[in-house]
Amino acid sequence: MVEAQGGESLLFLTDEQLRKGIEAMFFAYRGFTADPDRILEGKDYGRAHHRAIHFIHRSPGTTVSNLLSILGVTKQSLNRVLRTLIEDGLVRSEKGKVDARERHLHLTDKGQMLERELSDAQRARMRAAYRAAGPQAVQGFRQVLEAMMDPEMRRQYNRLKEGG
Amino acid sequence: MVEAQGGESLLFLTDEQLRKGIEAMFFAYRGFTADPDRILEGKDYGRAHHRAIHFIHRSPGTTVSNLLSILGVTKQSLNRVLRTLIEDGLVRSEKGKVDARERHLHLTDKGQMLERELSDAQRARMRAAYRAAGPQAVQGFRQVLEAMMDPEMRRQYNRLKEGG
DNA sequence: CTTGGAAAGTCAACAAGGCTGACGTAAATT
DNA sequence: AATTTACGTCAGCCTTGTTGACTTTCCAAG
Repeated sequence: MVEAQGGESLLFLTDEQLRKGIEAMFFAYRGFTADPDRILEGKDYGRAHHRAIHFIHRSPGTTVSNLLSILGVTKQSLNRVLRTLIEDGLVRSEKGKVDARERHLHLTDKGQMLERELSDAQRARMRAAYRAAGPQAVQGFRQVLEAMMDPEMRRQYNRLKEGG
Repeated sequence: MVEAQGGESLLFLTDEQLRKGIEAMFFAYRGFTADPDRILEGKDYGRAHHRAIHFIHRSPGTTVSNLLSILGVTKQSLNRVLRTLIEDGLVRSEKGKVDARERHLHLTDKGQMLERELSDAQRARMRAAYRAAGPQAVQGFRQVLEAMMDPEMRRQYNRLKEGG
């Protein structure tokens, strides 16, 4: 637990405090991905598939290039993942009506089911953490994370927030 | 920014709130690793080397198996990384005096220099985020992250905290 | 003193998921 | 008509994870 500190305004930026934050991020991210990883192992999918599924769910009808900019990978990398998801019938890709070069991505019912399974697990952990820490802590958590993002990523994050 | 919400105690566990937290983790982790990744690219090292260097610096004289349990990878995976660091003269490995099967790991001066460069960059980002969010937020940040860890990882994390 | 097992290291093979570069096609834009 | 954009794909490479098999070293218990 994080103890209340005397003289916080002077002490909270010590190297030791910063290092603890760095290590907290490292260990917490492991927990953050642990449940989906467990679900996906044996299903022939990995973290990359999870990310694609998450953001397609989040922004149904999104285009490939939009997804590319959110995920920050190359189109070859994304394509490999997307292809298997489409072949397996989890994702539907349809030509744009206004611009036929674009492909609009949706989860199929089967895709929705997997998304549900994954996000249920991930939300359960997040819910437990939120509950343990309390509303005040949650607000601080989000503030620090937002401040830690690259500006471009913060833009993406906020665009998703509004849409959601 | 996270706005103050009315009725927080009821609303902070909505699926939408949880999803925002999930996405915040995703985007923030990218920022978290961005600076070290940039420094390491072209140096022939990667994130795995960074992690090894970080925890050897943090716990000088730690053994290989201790490092394995912290990093959560196989010994073959760690060994590949460790070998190059030792060959390149960043890490020193010495037989244990009490138990000669163990190898105790230390950073060399050269290793310290790289560690400094990496952690300076990472701390700078963390410092900026902390500064932007304020001491109250930092406490919440750490509370939520700790609650998100697997119990085993939380144990590791707290062992490091005490030692540091 | 011998033996069992732990700690460490190594070899080989493989997979996921990043990357670059090159190329092709269809559609939109200029 | 020419160029640009969005997407897909082939080929090859790298890092970092995995399993399995095996050896060496060494402590400790029988």
